[in-house]
Amino acid sequence: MKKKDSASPRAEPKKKRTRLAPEVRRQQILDAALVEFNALGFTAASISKIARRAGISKANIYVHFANKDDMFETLLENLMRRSQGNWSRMQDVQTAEEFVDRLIDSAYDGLTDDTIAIARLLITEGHRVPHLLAKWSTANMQARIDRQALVDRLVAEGKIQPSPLTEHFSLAMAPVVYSAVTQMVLDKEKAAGEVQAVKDAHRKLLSMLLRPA
Amino acid sequence: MKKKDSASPRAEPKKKRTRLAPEVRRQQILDAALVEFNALGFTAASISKIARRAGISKANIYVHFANKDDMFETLLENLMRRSQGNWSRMQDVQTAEEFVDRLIDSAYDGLTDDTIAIARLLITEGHRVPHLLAKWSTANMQARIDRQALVDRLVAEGKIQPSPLTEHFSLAMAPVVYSAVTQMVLDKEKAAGEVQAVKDAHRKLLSMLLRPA
Amino acid sequence: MKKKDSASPRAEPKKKRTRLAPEVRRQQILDAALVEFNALGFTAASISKIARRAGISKANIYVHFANKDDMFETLLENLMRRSQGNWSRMQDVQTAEEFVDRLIDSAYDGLTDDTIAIARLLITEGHRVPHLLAKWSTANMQARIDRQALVDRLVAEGKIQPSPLTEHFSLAMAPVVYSAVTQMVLDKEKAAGEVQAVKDAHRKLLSMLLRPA
Amino acid sequence: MKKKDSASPRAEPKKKRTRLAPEVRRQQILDAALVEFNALGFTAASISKIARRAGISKANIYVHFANKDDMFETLLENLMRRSQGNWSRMQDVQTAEEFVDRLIDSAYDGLTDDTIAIARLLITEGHRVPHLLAKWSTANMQARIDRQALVDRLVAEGKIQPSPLTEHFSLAMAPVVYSAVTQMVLDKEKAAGEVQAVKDAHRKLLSMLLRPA
DNA sequence: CATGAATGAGTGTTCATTCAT
DNA sequence: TATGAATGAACACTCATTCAT
Repeated sequence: MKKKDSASPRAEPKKKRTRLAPEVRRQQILDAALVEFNALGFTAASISKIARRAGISKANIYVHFANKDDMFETLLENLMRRSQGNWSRMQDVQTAEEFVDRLIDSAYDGLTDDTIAIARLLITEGHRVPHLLAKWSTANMQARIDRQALVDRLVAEGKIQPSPLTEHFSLAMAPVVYSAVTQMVLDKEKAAGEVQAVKDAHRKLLSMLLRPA
Repeated sequence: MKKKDSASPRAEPKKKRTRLAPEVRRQQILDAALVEFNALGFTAASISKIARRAGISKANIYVHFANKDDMFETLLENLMRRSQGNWSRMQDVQTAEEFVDRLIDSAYDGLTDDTIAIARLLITEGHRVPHLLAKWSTANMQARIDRQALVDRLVAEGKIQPSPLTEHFSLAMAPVVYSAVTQMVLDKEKAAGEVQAVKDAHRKLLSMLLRPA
Repeated sequence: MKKKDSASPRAEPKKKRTRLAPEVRRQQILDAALVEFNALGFTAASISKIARRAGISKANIYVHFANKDDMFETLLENLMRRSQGNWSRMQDVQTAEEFVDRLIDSAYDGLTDDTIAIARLLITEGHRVPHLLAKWSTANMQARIDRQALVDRLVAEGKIQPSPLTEHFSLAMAPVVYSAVTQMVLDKEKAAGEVQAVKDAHRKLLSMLLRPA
Repeated sequence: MKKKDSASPRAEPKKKRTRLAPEVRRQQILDAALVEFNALGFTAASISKIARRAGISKANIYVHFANKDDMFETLLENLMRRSQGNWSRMQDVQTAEEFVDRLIDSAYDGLTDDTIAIARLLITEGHRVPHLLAKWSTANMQARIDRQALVDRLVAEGKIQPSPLTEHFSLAMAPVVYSAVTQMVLDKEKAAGEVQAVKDAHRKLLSMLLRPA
């Protein structure tokens, strides 16, 4: 016979109600939401727990978001905005070595918990927000195109060696996806080891393949 | 939000109750369950809908499975059993060309809907069945070890060319994972195209890298 | 994730189906039913468990009884028939002492587990079978009248002493009811002690009150 | 088997939702619960019906109680608190006559519907809340000890006559239990008559037995 | 802006009962 | 007679959401 908080009325010291600027509250809620959605998925995550984690009342959530879907969508949108890769800084690389180093570093640095969280949510709950999925898909496609263009230019300039890899360069990024999935499935410790190993081998391989003869 | 047409009394032909052998019914239920679990995840999938999809009553589900968890576990276990990769047939390859062809073909052929389904479920709901996740993890680990052993032998025999790739061969399989994720996230048509492209490039790249000098 | 028997099909060695005379099966079922009803009450008792206890299938119960209510009613009726007090044997008592001894002995001997079971079921579930309750009530009333007639006769014959007790003799039986309730509420051990004490005091009191001056 | 007239759309005035102080609602619910539990027992009583009787939604019950068990326990606890006998006022009796009158009056006045309800629930469902049963048992035991002490004192003071009854005084209270059971089993009218008769005879008997010679 | 009380719709699960064999 | 498969109706309970304050 366990009692819910609501049943035993004197559970906690009854935080005073504090009034915050909307944007602040919104972000607090979204932070809490990310944790819950990520741990349990959209359906299993509950508004109650998100509210409790954010330190506010359930009803207050509906002051800031229209409903659960809205909250989820906003969350995903924000996350996507925040973690957009930054290819502009790679435009001025001079050597294959430099290219590989920057590529590897920025790609694996991009595998933050947040990014993994988005990816996971998109795999898990993507069907729920098809327009976001589409948007993400488009963004990825564009990134791929930009990357390919850069690679093509570097090949043309003779700075990197042409190969099947340079022809369909997304192949060269597959190990990053592999690492992401590893982080989704394995526990943190095991994942970290495997990712490090893949990263090192990945760098070596690219160095070898891209260095001009 | 569709409504069932309970208002029009002759909506469905009121199927007479049909009695089937337990194994048959069980499989019907599991088939329906796969669809639902895969589309919505464990929590959001509902027994009601699974039952309706299987064409039986909700209660009948509980004649064949102890509960939702039992059903899910059984499903995953069956799927895992069914889609175990078959590496034994690769032991007798004679040339790099042959090795690459068999590898690529068997790997990409392995990306059936069922396999994608398992992978997706394990990413999404793995935490729910840690022992199955562990089992899967172990199986994958073993497959990797077997693969690596085979590669090492072929390198030793001079049949394939050593490189960073042959040292950490799971890197060579990353594009398969990439393809799997693509199939999870993109709609079938787009996915098929991308996967085909990756597969071709993948084959070319491996051929180039593994062919002995 | 516990499994029900039905889910793990090879739980028990699969007793052969044996065909028994209807009356035998009926009694087996009723015996099982008494245990279950008594332990859990009508609603909480389940046909499944009764069937399992009787060593037959659920469906077979419906061969012998129309439904749960029928079973319950039959059970209660049988029990009531079996445990009807026997006042005829007291008609020929000659002394107050003898009367008291026979009365006390037969009354407390009547507090068998079965009788307690009936009483409990009638208190608990009497509303479910008002006609049985009425019947029981009537039977008790008659017993009371018989008893009172006997007492009046013995008083008239000068064999026992008149008093407020002999005027409304059911008062003299109240301690038996008290003992019955004790057995319903306390655990067996404690109950036994208390009942014994009450019984002894009861006997002493009646001896004192009924012995002619 | 009555049907709700869901067909005629204006069956009930569709009460607007009313918001009450928690203690008030809790009590409303407990009142409704008492009726249902008492009429049907714990298991057969349904949350739906309790809610309907209390005029609120099923879900609202769970705002005020953790679950059915919690509700039942709270109910029983409250009832027990409310109906604790009051023996202190009997300490200063001066004569046997006064003692008997106060005893009989307070004992039979104590047989309120509430008390009968508790007693019934404890007999029926006591096993479900062993700690409450124990508490009740202890309280009763203590009351018995207090009573016996009082009686012993009055005997020592020569105010009441010693007898087998004064030695084990709970025997003297047996008719009260008998009356309680009568009220549990018979319908209100019949019960009232029988209880009154028992009460009168009980008073007469005690007067006779306890009056000093 | 903030909340606690309230609720409709839904969940997984159980059960007495029926049907086909 | 006997049973295992099947089901409709109910149950306790949860949840996203709304309303009154």
